[in-house]
Amino acid sequence: MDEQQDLTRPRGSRRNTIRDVAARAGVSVATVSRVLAGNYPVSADTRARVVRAVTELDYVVNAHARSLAGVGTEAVAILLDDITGPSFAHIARGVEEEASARERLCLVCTTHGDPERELALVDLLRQQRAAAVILVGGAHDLAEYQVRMARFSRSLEAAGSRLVLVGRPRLDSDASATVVDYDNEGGAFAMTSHLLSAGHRRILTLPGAEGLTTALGRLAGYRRALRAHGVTEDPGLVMRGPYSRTFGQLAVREALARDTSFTAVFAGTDMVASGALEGLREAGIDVPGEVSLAGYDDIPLATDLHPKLTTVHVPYEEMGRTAVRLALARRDRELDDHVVLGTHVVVRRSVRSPGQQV
Amino acid sequence: MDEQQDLTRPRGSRRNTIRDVAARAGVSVATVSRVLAGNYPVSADTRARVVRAVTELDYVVNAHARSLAGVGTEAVAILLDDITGPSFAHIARGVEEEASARERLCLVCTTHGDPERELALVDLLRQQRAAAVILVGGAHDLAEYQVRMARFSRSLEAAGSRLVLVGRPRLDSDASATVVDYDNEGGAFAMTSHLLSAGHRRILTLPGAEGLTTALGRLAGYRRALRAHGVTEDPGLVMRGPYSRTFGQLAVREALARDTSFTAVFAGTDMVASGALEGLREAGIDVPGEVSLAGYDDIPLATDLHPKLTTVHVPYEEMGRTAVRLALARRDRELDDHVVLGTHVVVRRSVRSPGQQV
DNA sequence: CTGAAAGCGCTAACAA
DNA sequence: TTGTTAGCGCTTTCAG
Repeated sequence: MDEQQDLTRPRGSRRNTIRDVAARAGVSVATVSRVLAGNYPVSADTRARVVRAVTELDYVVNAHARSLAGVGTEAVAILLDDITGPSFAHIARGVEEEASARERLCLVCTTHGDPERELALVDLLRQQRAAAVILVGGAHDLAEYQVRMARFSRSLEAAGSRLVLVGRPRLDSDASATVVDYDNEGGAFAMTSHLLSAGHRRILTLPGAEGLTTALGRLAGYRRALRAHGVTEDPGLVMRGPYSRTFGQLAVREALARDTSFTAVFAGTDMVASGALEGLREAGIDVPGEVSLAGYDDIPLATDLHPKLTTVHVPYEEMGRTAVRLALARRDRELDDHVVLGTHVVVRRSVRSPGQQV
Repeated sequence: MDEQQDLTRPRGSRRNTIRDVAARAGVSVATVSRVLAGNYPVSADTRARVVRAVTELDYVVNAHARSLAGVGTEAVAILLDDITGPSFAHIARGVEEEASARERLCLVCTTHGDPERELALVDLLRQQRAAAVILVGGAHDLAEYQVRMARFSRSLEAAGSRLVLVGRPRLDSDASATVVDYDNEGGAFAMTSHLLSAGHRRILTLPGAEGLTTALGRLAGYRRALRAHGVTEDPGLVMRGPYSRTFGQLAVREALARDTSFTAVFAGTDMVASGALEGLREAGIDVPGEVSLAGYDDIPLATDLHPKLTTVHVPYEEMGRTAVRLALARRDRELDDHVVLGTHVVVRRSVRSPGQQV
């Protein structure tokens, strides 16, 4: 018993190594390595002795040593603004699941939108030799983004890591990166069409902040749908602002104050929609009785709201999964390096025809 | 220019090592190591040459080699059921932030409540020599939990990692673990008291699933408050079930069907409260006009609901931060190994006195 | 101030 | 079937 204790932690808190196991089992380190790897013939007796020694010493291989020796399975890393954001969280979940399905650990890092931090993290991950570095979320300054990503791509490549862009624009330079995107504009087009088909003509839209690529796409989809249905756009009906609940509420409040006679609002995200709902409610406007409301993202919140929110489903989790799959597959054969996943309207209770509206 | 290209990735896609840098700068690897570490006198000229070589080769140290050599800063790992859960996400955020404030990477792993997976992950993290392994979430079978955690504690210790329990019971064996908890029972007591003070006497409570430690605490707080206010408990008013929106809805529906004349419902989590709200709404019951509603957790959803939810605030993010801080601090001096953070009632709009209720 | 060399723990030839 | 040994990339004495 006491002996057992001592074995677990030999003199001076030294960690047990493969050498300790070898000594205890009376074999060479190579043999231990072999039974551990299980990819080489070892006599049953020897194997048994080694296994026992391993158990007795509570031995675990040192992953770092393993990596150095060239047989490590490197981790997959994901960089996002904030784990707490529901859509980010779902991407992270997809990444984590696919990673662990492939026996890989998953490093999660947050940048809080700080470019300095992003740079520092990419460097750290380079040091780790991460198998893939997954960058998530819309980009702001396209030009700067392009050169920045190209640089990342190259330096990661040089360190043996693969750069993956999720929900971000592809690289136009020769720098290579795996990109997983969703049909952002298509989703906005579909939702706007849905609204138009229901009979709405004056649709207040809150596509997101100026310059954000995500917002660009959502606005483009809105406009394209309007054109397709032959309704002319009223610039007063598009209000730009951050993807926040607060903005949604404020925007609606302001629009209402201006007495813009919209019959529906298409929020850039479900979060924004939640704020818009609040704004409508505080003005005593019934949804969908008097005004219809649509969101984008299809996060769990959408079904927690009342009425349940009609929104655009974005396959966030699947995107995360795909990101890992592509990044890892690429090691062997050359694969598709740019996939765009589909989006679709999820009809719930927040949209009604103006005719049915009170 | 072309030369630059070749340098970045020498023949055969070999990664640049410190040796390459040394060769290019015309110095020894020891010198390169020194300028990189910056903790040793090096002539300005030499330093400059090395720095240039590093830049030209786009060199990054290999973290694994560093760890092997004994100077690595190991990552911090967190194990949770699902990143997507709001409270988990907030703990993770706290962990990530504190970890990165200390220059450490953060491994996030999900177990989906599967003990097998948990075991496998702890083993993996042991291999990584993670500085800390943070386990999150309530426990089910106390007895089994204790032996399991004791085992984890010992094997992690032997590998140089520290076990941290967040929101989980402390270890009663001699096995040591850092535990960060919150005043679960106190929060339930405070909320129930809040309800009682408002005049409610028949409070339907949905504390959580049978056997879950978290639920145990919440129920205990409820009962203690009842006793403190001299109201006798009606067993029919406590309904056990999972922390899910669905359960909240179903429970309320069932309670209503039984015509239990409660004037308030105290949900075990905000998610459950959201379901309860839906259940109340579908029965045409106004909240808080006719029935008051309270939650637990104070996740963002609480303010998205209408009416905004009165709930118990749990300092999840702070718990994550504290977990990392304690686990890492422990390396030097011996520190508090068990801290309990406070909880408090956040008053919003979902609770009203029965008198004011219609 | 700088270099040579001995590990850190493990794997994979190469021998036996 | 098993053992010996040369690295993997880096840090760090120990000498110069």
